[in-house]
Amino acid sequence: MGRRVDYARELNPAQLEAVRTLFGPILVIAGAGSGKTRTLVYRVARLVEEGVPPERILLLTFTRKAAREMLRRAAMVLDASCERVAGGTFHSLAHQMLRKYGHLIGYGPNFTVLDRGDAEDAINLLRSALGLSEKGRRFPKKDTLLALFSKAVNQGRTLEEILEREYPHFLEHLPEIERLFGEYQRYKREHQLMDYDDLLLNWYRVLLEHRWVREEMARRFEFIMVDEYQDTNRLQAEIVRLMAEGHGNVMVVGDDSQSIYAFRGANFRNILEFPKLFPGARIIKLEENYRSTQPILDLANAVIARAREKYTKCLFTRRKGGRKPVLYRARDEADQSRFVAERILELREEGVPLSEIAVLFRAAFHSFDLELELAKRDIPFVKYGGLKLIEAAHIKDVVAHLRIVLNPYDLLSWHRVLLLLEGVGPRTAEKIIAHLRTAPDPVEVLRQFPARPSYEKGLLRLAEILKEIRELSSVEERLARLIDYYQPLLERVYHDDYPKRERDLESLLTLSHKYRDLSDFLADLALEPPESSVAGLEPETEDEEHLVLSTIHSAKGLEWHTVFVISLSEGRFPSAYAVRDEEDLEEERRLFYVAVTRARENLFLCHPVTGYVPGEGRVILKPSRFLEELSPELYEPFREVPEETREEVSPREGVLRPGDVVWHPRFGEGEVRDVLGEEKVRVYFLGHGEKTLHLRFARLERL
DNA sequence: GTTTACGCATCCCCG
DNA sequence: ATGCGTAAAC
Repeated sequence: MGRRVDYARELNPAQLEAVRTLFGPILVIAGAGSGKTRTLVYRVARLVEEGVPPERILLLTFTRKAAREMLRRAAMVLDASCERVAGGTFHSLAHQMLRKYGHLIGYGPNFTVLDRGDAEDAINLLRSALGLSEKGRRFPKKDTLLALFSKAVNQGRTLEEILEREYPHFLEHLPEIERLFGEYQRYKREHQLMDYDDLLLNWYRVLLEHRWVREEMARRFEFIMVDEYQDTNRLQAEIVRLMAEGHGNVMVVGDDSQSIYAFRGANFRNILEFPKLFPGARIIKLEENYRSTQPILDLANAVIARAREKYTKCLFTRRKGGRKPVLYRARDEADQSRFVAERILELREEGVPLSEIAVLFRAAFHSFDLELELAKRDIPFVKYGGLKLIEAAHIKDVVAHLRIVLNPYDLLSWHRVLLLLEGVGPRTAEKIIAHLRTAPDPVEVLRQFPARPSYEKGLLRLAEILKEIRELSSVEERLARLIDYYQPLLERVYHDDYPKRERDLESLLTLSHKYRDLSDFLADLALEPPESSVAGLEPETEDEEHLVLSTIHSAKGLEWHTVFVISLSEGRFPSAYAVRDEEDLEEERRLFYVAVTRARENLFLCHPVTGYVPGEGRVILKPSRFLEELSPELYEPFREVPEETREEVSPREGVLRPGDVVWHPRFGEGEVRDVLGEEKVRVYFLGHGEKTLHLRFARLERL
């Protein structure tokens, strides 16, 4: 068995209490950087050390990557058996369970998971079928409809309630919207499709309606832990309650101040209501911060102090010193990009690895300008958030074929696949599908369909490839064969830019390599979409140093030595969509809080004072209200050194000697203390202390 | 009657 | 860069 772990030495008293309390419901309120992950990791280790079989522990996290990471750490603390702990997201667990128990509610094991785009396509199809898309009507669009349906499911409200509260202007269409909702539900059921919400809802139903399943669950998972509980919703809370009915051993961990997923139905009041749902719950607060310097925490505390509703807590640290956050007022976006790039190069001179720096922003497109600047300067980066690989049209095309192989009644995928054929439009596709839906072998129907000469060949080729793929077994082989077939279609449909898209197909093929089961591959693509590969200078190998660009949402739970938050202008952050509704605005504030608490040592806040707004052209942007609210002592403005005073000291020409006085763009005046070989010097700067600088990167001027 | 090409507006965050 | 509506082409 594992080695003894000295919990008392590794953890502070509050963390220790959370780790040592094994039975009953527990709510851990964990401030940013308070060692939340550490606490979960040690608790897993503790449970296993106490003799609980690892497979009887369930760890629900926000992403599957987070679960894997935690279990890896637990394995390092105790022993490898910790990796056998069941871990994943609510959705991945639901998927897994529904493949096993779905027959109880009329689903086979090979149902198809619809991602957002698929769900929207389905709604659009039904909307036209019901004649609700004639022009001139102000009927909601597919994305609004899906959001509406999703909120109803996740919040357990009626469509009418949702409309009244959030979309009163669509109330007149209530009967049609309800009808469409019913049609959508029926359509999915009939064709073995589930969207993200169905995964949760159906799993909940199975649990609710079948006591024996609940009992089996309670036996299978004796201890349940839920991370990021502030971002769960009512339905997820109910699922946890039912799964834990037999024993009540549930620990949830979260921070109400970091709840940023309300748009997805999450409700931070969930965490406030946990004690009601689980009577007798023990509440433990983690308030000591181990991540950031005090000046950063001061700013973070000031941001969240203005939040209206929260568990009161105040972050503190025992760390001494640290620089105040820096505020940079940029002329425009280009100036902001230049500023960020220059600071990054300086940090690299100081020896901060690129991988310890992140640039965060509200929306994925806020970094477009910066991405160009970084590419120009050869600074490698990866971008998280924004478009996913699976959302690209050409990837969806290929995936649709694979889905058909697995679930021949996935009419949505048939629709997409048929439209790719030359000479086939929506009308013909519908006709073919009408023949398919009742047939015992849909692929055979393709051959017999009375096709017009213009697309007959295409249809036959499709039938052939589907049959061929059905008979292959390796996922990679199937995909490779499919890509061969798809190539000419790709060139025809996306003739403008197909070479770019070919590379995405390559990435998909690489991804498929590790899968032995097609249905696992497809489920993972939907449940854990890989990031887009088209983003700029993606490093070839994982260990190559690179900077992180990320939306704040995707940066949840992560930390860096230096963090830049950019585009802090009204209308961007807070988003223009959020400023009218007070609840939305509160969420924006929490989002800003999440952003600033990612930083350990340095925090840079940037806002461009002019910007381009589509339709309006170049406009003056006001600084974000979140910046205006901050008292000026909490940060210091960045002072730029005038261009003309710069004169580079290159390693060849300028032989520096100890005692020389130099000028550095960020640290100002300094005195050379030591010359370390040809390229490095040690310089003492007033107010910043001693720095080792690489002359190859540093722009030093001798005074 | 259908399909396709083209020009138009629009774009937040996500399992 | 996708998603829509309209007009030209099959």
